[in-house]
Amino acid sequence: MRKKQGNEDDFSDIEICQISTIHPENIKDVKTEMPDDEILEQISDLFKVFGDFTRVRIIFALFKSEMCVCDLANLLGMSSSAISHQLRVLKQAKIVKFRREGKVVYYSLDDEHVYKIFEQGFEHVTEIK
Amino acid sequence: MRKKQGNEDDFSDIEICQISTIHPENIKDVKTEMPDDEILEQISDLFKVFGDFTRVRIIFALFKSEMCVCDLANLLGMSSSAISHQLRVLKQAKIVKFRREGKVVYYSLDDEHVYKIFEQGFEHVTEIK
DNA sequence: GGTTCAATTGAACGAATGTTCAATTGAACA
DNA sequence: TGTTCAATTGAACATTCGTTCAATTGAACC
Repeated sequence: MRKKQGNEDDFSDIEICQISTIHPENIKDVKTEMPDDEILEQISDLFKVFGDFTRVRIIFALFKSEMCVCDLANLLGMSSSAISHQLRVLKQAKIVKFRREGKVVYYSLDDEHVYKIFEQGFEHVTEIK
Repeated sequence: MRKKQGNEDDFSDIEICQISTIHPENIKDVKTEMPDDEILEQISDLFKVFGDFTRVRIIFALFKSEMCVCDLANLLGMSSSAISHQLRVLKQAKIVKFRREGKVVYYSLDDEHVYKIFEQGFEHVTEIK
């Protein structure tokens, strides 16, 4: 849950602009068309999960095949503790699922949208502008 | 640019797993199929930009129409300074473009992928699982 | 029951991040 | 040139975040 900052929902002492708004009717229109804050917060939380180099590498690895913590640690050159912490973040966001086989835990992707999101992200950064 | 942490590229003193790897051949395969770290870093940097409540609200507002800093500040109930700082982040990431008209600066979206990415993000968080 | 070892967990630490506040820039207009 | 005001900028501050380290869990095997 996002923490409220300052006094949002109480515009009284925030200096925004000297005239109250420049295009009041447009603001009103846009406001009614925007998704609820709850949805917008869930979306930013989702992208926050994708906004880390280690987690992005884990996700790209899991696009190729399911992997255990130990193999991911070796692949990325990091401690299994660090990997495990990040897998917990991905698990909580419902991005990955896991299955246990003896002492080894295998992780794999658990969402159809992830691939499409990263496909567009990949195109954005590789496209020549 | 991402800052190197600890000694990556020097696995010698990192305890990863007791046996060097569990599935060495699979790791090798995945490694050769992964995009370069540079690309993966650019992708995580892109999603980092999307991983903030304020910036997500700005982007959704700009899906509806171009807006000036003052109107965005009013719409979101924040100071124009805070909005301006976030617009700079979006500008640097080539997500928004702007045009000046007298004293007023209008911002609008500047990337075809953004809509598709947010469309998938929206579906992910609104879908009943 | 004891050992092994992959995986998890919690505390601690340093780095990165978003907003506030105050000062400044820049365009329009008298 | 001086004023107005939307927008920008930089420093400061609190919060968030990712890794490390040490300790613990849990399944397999003797």
